[in-house]
Amino acid sequence: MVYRNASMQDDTIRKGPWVEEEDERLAMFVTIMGERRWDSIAKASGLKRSGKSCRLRWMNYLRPDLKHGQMTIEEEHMILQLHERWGNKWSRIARRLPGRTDNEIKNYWRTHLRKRAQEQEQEKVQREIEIAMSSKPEKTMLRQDSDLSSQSTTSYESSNGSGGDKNMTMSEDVFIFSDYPFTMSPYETRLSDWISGSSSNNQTDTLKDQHGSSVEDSWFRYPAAAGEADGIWGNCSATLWNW
DNA sequence: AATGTTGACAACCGCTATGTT
DNA sequence: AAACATAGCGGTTGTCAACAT
Repeated sequence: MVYRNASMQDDTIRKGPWVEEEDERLAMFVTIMGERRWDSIAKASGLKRSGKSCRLRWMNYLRPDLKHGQMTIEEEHMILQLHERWGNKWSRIARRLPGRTDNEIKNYWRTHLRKRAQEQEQEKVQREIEIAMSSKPEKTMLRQDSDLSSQSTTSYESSNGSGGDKNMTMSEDVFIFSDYPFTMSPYETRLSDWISGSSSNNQTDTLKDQHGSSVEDSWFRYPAAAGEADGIWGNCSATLWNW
């Protein structure tokens, strides 16, 4: 990518880092025109930026309700937990962390937490292997029955880049997912998407997007952030198989 | 001191979903 | 219903500074 020099004076759309003057100008016009019609804001302000770029700058940096400091331990913990559940659903995670943006969380995850998560996962796998080696082989199978077979037998490509397939084992009539904290989430994501798609009442999704976590919670209730233990699968075992 | 590597962050891109005309 | 505009999302890349060799 070739960033144009910030001081360049021409009529082409500028890219690259914003300068203070641009920020002030953008903030002023957003105050006047509101947080919408970004193309109009870009034009009206005279900034040689795309509407998209203006929106991003405002959302990720200029919004007055943003926190700019370091992540706290609590926030870090929250990100780990939510990523464990939802995978790379950064905007969804960001909604639970007031003042933080999806971009910020995404970057923070990649630079601070991903490595740690991978190490934890590796340790866990190692432990499970050791346990498996020292005990009798467990009855392990994938659910193949009727309407769920296509989902349950579908391996997925990890969206968080870890590339691993979810290991699923089933005991009696309930799935037990190996508790790999950081490869679980993409499957959760797809499964919840699939469930949403299967729902005869698609309004649920619409409402979820428009109103944030409240409706989402009523549909796919997760326990409160701290100390939750069973999460999604507790509900799944109770409700999904009675679909 | 020069060069290479890594981490952190900002910004861009492509794509999809949603809203409007 | 279709076309277009706008907003939003997630992945990727560029820049810069700090650190290592």
